Amino acid sequence: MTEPRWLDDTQQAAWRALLAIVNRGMPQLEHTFKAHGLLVVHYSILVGLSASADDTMRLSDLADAANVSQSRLTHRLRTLVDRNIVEVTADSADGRGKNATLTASGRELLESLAPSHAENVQRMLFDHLTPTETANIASGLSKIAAHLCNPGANPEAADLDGPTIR
Amino acid sequence: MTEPRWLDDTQQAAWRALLAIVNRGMPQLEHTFKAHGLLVVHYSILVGLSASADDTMRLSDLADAANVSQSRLTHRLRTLVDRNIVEVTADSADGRGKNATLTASGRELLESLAPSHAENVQRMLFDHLTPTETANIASGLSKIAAHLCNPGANPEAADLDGPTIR
DNA sequence: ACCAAATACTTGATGTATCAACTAGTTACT
DNA sequence: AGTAACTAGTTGATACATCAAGTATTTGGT
Repeated sequence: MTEPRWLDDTQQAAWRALLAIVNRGMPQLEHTFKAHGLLVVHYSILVGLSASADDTMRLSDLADAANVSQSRLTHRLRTLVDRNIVEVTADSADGRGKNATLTASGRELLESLAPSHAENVQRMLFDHLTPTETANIASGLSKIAAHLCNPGANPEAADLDGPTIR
Repeated sequence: MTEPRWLDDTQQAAWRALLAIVNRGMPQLEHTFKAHGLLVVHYSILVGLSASADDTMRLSDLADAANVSQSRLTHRLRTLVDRNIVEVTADSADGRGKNATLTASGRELLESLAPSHAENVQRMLFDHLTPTETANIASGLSKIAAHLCNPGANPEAADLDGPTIR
């Protein structure tokens, strides 16, 4: 058993701050969407679709873009389809696959929500940072995110946790 | 209606990375605790208590330290009390208040989980950063977190969202 | 051509978070 | 002293996330 790799003071500060942001900040962002009966996840889905060429994406790609599981996507997509915000159609090439498309009213909705969401993110995050600090955070967090979105990029360190002890 | 404050490219990078970390990284951390029938929230509660003078804290303070609502604390505390990890006693000074105390076996549990949790956080976050990057992130995120934990510190900008439009 | 394994997505059961409503105790005003 | 407003914590209904198991289709090996 090797010595634990404890967090030093700086790491602790970063980690604790991240926890605060996750647990306090993120829920605040829901507010913009709740007024429309939606969640941030829904918005992420719409953003994912709108970023795609013709507002259309394979469901599995969409799940990946929105950082959610396929199952979660299916569940959350229900609302969007019911309200004619998104359309889902079978993929002609691959009988298993489905494609989600942003409808016209879906795009309208997205565009109507975007300003207030952007404002919230600005107030929550960037209003407290200098441009340099923002750039530093962007580059650091991006490195971390890259590894999370790209498991296996790192040759060593397959998954978290060592051997499970019960 | 003033022009929306859109995120510039750097801000977008930071924000997207943060979303990836929240949605992909955080859930991975649950793994360490799930093996013991616990959640990260439980761990945060234990950490909060253990950081206090005599392993004891007022519930409302504990909720604040763990970045959770009182209600959520009550719910999650149930498990911890049932398993004799935490004790809750009425406060003698203020009849409304209660105090949570880490039991001996609670401390043991905490100490047994800590190394693997630290390792996970290291692998997820800091293994991909230089010490300088870590320091930058720590200072930036801390500023953000400070405002989240201290609403009202900022004279302007009371709460998120402007007037609600339905 | 066949069949096992893999992919794409869905379903439903279970646990967790959230919110509003509630009880109970305390403070502060008059 | 009496009472309104506030604080501390709990409860239970509802909605959401997660997970394992399911269906359907496709790929790939022989």
